[in-house]
Amino acid sequence: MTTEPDVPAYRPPTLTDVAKLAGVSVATASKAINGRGEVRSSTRVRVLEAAELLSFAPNALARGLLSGRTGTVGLLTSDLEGRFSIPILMGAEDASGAGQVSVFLCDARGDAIREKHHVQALLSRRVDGLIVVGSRTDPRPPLAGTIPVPVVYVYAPSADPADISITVDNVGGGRLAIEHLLACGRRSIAHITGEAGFQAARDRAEGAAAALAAAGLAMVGDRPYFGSWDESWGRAAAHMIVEQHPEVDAIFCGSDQIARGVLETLRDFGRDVPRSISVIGFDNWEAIAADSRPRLTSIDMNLKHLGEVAGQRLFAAIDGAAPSSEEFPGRVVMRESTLPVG
Amino acid sequence: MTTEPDVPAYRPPTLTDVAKLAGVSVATASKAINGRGEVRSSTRVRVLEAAELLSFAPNALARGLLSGRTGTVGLLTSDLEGRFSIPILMGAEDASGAGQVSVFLCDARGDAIREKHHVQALLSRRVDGLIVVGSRTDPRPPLAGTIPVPVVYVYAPSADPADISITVDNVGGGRLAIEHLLACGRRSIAHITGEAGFQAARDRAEGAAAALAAAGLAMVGDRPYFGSWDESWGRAAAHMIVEQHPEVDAIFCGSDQIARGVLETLRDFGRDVPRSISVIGFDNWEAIAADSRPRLTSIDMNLKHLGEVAGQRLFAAIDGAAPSSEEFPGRVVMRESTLPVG
DNA sequence: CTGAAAGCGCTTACAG
DNA sequence: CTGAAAGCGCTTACAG
Repeated sequence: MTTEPDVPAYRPPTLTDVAKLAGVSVATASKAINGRGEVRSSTRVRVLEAAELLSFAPNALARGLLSGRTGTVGLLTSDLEGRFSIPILMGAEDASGAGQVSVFLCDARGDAIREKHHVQALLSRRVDGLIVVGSRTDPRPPLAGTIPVPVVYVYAPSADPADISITVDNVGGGRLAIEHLLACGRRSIAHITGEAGFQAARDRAEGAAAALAAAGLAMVGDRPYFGSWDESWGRAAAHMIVEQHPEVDAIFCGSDQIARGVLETLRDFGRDVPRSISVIGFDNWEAIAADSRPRLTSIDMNLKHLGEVAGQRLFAAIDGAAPSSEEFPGRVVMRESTLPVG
Repeated sequence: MTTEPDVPAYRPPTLTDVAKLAGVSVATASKAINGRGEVRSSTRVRVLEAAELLSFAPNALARGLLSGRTGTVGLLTSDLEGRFSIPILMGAEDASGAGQVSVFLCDARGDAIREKHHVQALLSRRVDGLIVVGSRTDPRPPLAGTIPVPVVYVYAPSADPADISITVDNVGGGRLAIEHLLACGRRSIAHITGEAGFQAARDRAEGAAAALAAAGLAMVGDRPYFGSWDESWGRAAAHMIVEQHPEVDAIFCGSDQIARGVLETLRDFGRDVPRSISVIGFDNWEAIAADSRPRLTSIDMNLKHLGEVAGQRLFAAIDGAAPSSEEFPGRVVMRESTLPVG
């Protein structure tokens, strides 16, 4: 640890500095810089030049103190590792547009105490609003305490229906997947998915069952195969299904990782994908789906769009719009693991 | 669009409100709340109760304006999608400790213009410092313009050696991988990796070559197999190597995705991993490495730790510490794809 | 068109 | 131990 000489601390230039250099009052300098009020154009130019020369950047804290608006929002996520938050977060950032708004990122790590701390800190910083990103689709308790600014919940809805929640239609997603397989001419369809404790798993299974029923078909094995979201379960369940129900000609998987496991087992069994059997995943996770053999068709939940909408809703709410929730459908991204039967 | 009645805007309670309720001056209220100066304890209690009652949260903008310190830092990343930024970002957040510091997140999307905009905005908000996270290890140009606050570059070092850069030792990582394979008794080792245009690919290959040379061994094929970072390249290159150099008994892969492709091809060829041939990946990307068949041994670059160190360095620099860079070694995470020869 | 003054919410010497 | 006053950097009526 070296002892530093006492360097005079750097002081960013202030409006006063600019005004002095331009030979006007701070009031006039302020008006010139903000393009407000009647300022003679020659004066304006002089002020602008002075500002440029000093690399003047108006102090946003001072502005915020005056206006009551800071142009900042807080983004509360419960799992940064989880890949769901990231696209949502990008979308929300995009929605904030051309640098008008800055985003505070806070990761609560799924801990309610930490979440409360973060909210407290953000409120102290006078954010104009809050976006809360969940990591699973189960409804979550609304933010504790009275929050004096608008809040938008994304992916995981708030348990309070009066709150603004922007979510994914998982029932619709399950339906979409089955309809695609049906459109490919498949009739004996199984469903392997994650833990039944997840709303997402239950919703997708419900949509799948409904679509199958609408076509007058039963699910292979007569029920979804609930397990876990990973490859091992995909492998194990596929093994079981292929042995017990060799007539199976399509498998809808609740995640792309499950689908990777399924693909591997089908390969072991010598079942040709997509000719003998079609496989469709869920999430459209590039790293998992885009380079498998064959490349994986999957349901994409448009998470980035979800984030954008959440951002837009938040800004609207800040400007006084009435709260309203919305649920978005996914879409099929076709690759080579599904194919219309010739 | 409904026209809202003009509700009186919510006004957060101020120190003045607290002081009034407690029957003291704002000065005294301030001291009581900050535990500063001599305040009679009965007075302090009265003020604290009033603050509690009003849910008073001190306005951080006003404080920042006074002190010149905002307790905020800007986090500039160039690829949020890229999974490298995320652990680093978590580490940096952790380093900011118990809610003293809030982090502005900005994604420049690899665009220099956007980066400049973000820096400008952050400077306007008077951040105390900046962390710049790159997505590849190639040195990057330092932030444009004069930045009046400390800056720490993470993962991608600044091209200016006078800047603070916290990076990963990829040469060492390559060495580590080879040394592990040697320790497992392997002698015919090949290296399949990503694009030669990446510094990371070149560094890892250099470390691998050096470790092999130190053991008096040559690389199988006499050179690294540069290609791309994905599974397809892993499959193709492994195919080539196994056919041309059947004596190969280990493959060091420049990424876990390459390793997954390699694993698949070895399976096709009926080569037993790890008994007949060992495979080691790079990145230790859970989703890719943790559930393959067999599960993949990999080099972990401790990215989260990198982020923590970056945060600590930044706070130190803000407090006047001299700038200094640091490079961190990775570590082997053993799973089942490598095994000591019996 | 220009500028002096008040004030946003807070903290910090300085009197009392 | 307590409080009046000044001031952080800015904007906004209000005079001139």
